[in-house]
Amino acid sequence: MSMNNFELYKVFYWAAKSGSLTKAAKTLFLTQPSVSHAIKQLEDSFGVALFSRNSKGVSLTPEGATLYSYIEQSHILIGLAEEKMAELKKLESGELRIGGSDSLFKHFLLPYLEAFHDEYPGIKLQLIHGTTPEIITFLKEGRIDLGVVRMPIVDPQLEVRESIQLQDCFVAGSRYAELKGELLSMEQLLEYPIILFSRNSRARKAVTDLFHNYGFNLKPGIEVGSVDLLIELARKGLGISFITREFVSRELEEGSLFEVKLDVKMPPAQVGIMTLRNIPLTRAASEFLGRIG
Amino acid sequence: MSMNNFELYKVFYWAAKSGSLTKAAKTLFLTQPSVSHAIKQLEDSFGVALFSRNSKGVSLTPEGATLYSYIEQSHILIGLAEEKMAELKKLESGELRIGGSDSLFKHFLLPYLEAFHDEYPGIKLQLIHGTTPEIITFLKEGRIDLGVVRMPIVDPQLEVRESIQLQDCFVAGSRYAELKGELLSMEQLLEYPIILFSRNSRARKAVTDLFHNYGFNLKPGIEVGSVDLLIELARKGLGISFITREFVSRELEEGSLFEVKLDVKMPPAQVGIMTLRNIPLTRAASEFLGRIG
DNA sequence: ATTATTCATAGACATGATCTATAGCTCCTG
DNA sequence: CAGGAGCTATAGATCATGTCTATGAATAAT
Repeated sequence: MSMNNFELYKVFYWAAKSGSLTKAAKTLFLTQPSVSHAIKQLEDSFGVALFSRNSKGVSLTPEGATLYSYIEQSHILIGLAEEKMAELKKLESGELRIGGSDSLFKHFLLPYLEAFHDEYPGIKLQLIHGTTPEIITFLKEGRIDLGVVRMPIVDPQLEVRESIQLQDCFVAGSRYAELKGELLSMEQLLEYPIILFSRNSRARKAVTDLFHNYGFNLKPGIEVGSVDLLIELARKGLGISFITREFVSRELEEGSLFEVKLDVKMPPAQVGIMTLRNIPLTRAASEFLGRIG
Repeated sequence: MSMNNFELYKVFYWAAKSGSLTKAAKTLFLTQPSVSHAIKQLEDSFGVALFSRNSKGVSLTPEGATLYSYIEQSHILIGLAEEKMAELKKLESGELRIGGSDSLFKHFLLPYLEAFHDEYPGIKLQLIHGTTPEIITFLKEGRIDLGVVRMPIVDPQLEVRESIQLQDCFVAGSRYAELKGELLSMEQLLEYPIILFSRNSRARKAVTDLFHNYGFNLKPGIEVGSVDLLIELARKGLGISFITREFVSRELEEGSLFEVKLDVKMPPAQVGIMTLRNIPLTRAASEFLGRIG
């Protein structure tokens, strides 16, 4: 397994392709003797003549032609590889795989995704939704480039950047219009039917813990599995929904929902963007990260 | 069209394949820092990370994996090319294309061809028959590696090696038994029916010219197109055949033909082996040439 | 003949690949 | 927890190898 210097094959390729050592030299920004020498090295290493030299240039011997048939392919592949890498660098191709929750995609990431896709239409976007632990697993398995979840994240393998803050709150529809403008205590709130996100949500755990710290037990009248339902049920007056305020900004503005204020301050939730520590980011991923950072 | 140093791709290949710069270094008989540096060069040139470094070695980033898919192919092709060249050098493959006349193949070249094929069964033999001018054309067009014809050949583009001598003579069968042992003059010979090779043969021209120089006109009673027929007709007693003695050595020995001696010495004919001047020979061709030289 | 090509060769030179030495990091082990 | 055994990165010195210049030799065209 000796293996010649691959650089020699580049010289051979151009010499064979152009039928002239002089031309090959020009293409490669070398001098003619360099090319001559390189070819000689190859010929010596194989113990076979590759070219016949004549006064107008060179032409391949049968053995040289055999070699060329392989090297040409090989050379083309390298050319394609270099093109591809340039594309990847210029974000003309590649993919960006992001893990997160559907609601974060919809209410937080969507405008960034649109802008990114407009600017780099060659990058394939892949959105993978799952719970926070699932997202972490996907990251570690290399199935996604970025994970977008609620803080806090504590995992030594992960590098987490804090992004925007989200503020959770309680909202209700016209059915509970009497609460508009009021400042409720936890106790007062608990007299109303509460709608919470289903059990394994981190936001739900956070609010349940908060109530628990104040000595109250927050148990929902209704549990739902999607943010859309959380909104819908509150509007229909089935209860008071606990939800991220930013996800209902439209409804709050148009007045179909209003915030039910508590006298206890709800701690804000950070959105964290996770990447694997010490694993280099894809060009696409690092560009995207720069935009949402 | 920048094109990295191809040697870097060799390093990249082994690093990616083994997942370890240290192992790649061992494979390539380099030190680990060299490999590290080479990879860095590639990464810098692309502006893209190719590996993520961890404590157990390295692993490809998505971009690195993309590059690898091209480079692996390319590397395999070069490996195949080098194997192929080694085969060609060791004469384990390749081909040998010889041009000549059927009778020279059969009576002169055959034993060499047999021996050559026994020793190098991987070499494909191609025998192409034609007249001397055709053979020369084939040579110049690169369709054959060697031409085997009768001398003299005068062509500045050709390099001719003289091989064995052939002696032309007249032979007859038992029908003309009375001539056995006799020494005939041209005049006497011409009283018998003469069998000659067909018009465009060089041997025929030579003997016709010889007779002409002595003031005689040699015109055949029968013309044939093959040496076999020349022999056969002489044996059957249809005339006296002009033929190369070496081609009928078996018949002369077994007595089915005998030589009709002339008092004029027939000039010997050289066999010439032609190659193109200044065009390197195939390994197979030069080996074969060495054996018949 | 003369000129303009081509490639080959020899020897000087300098670039750049490679080396040594060292540091930093992670993981494993006693 | 300390120490060792992996791994890769970095810096700087070194020297080999690729590249150059200068020249020659051959061929073809003018």
